[in-house]
Amino acid sequence: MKITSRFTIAIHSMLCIAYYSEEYKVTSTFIASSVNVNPVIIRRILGKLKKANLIHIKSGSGGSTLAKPTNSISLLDIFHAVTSIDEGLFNFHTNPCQACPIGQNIHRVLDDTLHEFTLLLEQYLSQIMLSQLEDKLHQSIANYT
Amino acid sequence: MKITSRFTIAIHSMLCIAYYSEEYKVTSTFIASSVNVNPVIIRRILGKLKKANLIHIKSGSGGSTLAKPTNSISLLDIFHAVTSIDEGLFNFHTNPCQACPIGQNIHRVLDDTLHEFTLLLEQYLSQIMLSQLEDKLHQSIANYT
DNA sequence: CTAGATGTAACAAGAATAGTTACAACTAAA
DNA sequence: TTTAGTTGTAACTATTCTTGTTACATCTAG
Repeated sequence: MKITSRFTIAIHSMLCIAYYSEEYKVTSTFIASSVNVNPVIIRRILGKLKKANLIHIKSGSGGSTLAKPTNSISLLDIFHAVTSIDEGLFNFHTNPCQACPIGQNIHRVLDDTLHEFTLLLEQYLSQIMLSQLEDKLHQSIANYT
Repeated sequence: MKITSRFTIAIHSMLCIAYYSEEYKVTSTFIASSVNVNPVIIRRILGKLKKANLIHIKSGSGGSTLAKPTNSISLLDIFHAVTSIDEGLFNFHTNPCQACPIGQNIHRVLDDTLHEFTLLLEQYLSQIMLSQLEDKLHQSIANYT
């Protein structure tokens, strides 16, 4: 059980755009060299971020910009943009035996708890704004260079 | 990103053992028919639960029993028994570019937040005891049969 | 017109999950 | 002591997801 690196790459990409896009044209190749992966990986992720209305991409001439200020983009927005947990976070065994009292009731026993768990995780991510990471980035740059 | 069904199957299995093991011999085949999967799947999961000291298994003659009272077994215990998040919950892109201020600092920016996320997840699961699910199970059986 | 981008398709390799059959080893009971 | 029923595990398959690659049609600013 691993959360795809698309998530951290997406955050990295958003920070790149936030940091550079006023001065430079931030292309997929540019981000790719900062993240250090193939540009196509970045394009696929940027495509998802665009679909989620988090960034604008200039087609043809190239370059991405943020669609909103960083204090109104949460990690949950980014998470949802690049991962799909539509049908729930948990793989649940299908067809438990209905003749057994446990098989019959396992969903009633677990569904609430697992759903609450999912909500908690989403709530945490929704409270962290890109602007906070931006601040940390500026601090780190100031302290470690 | 899905959490393996081993987790819900493990919970189901633990509830089976809790519910039946005083009266009956709870074998992998028995649990398998309640969960409705191949007995080998169950044996593999029971093996992990045993390694985590959550159950005892009688080899040869067969049958499993809980190693502790249900109010001292948490969902986190079960979760850790059947999934491995040893090297972190997140796949992080390796080798970000050190020449770029963002690539250079991305770990300083993200590590704390992602670690806190993991802790939150573990904390939630650690607070839910098998006994609570047992209670829910008894309630469900009383109400829906 | 063209150089440099984007958006995608197509493909491949690798890992994890989920499932199966088969079988050696163990143990309780007939 | 044999035997029936279990456990533990190996070996294999299929499927899905992730990550990565090359290739190329399409777009656009200069």
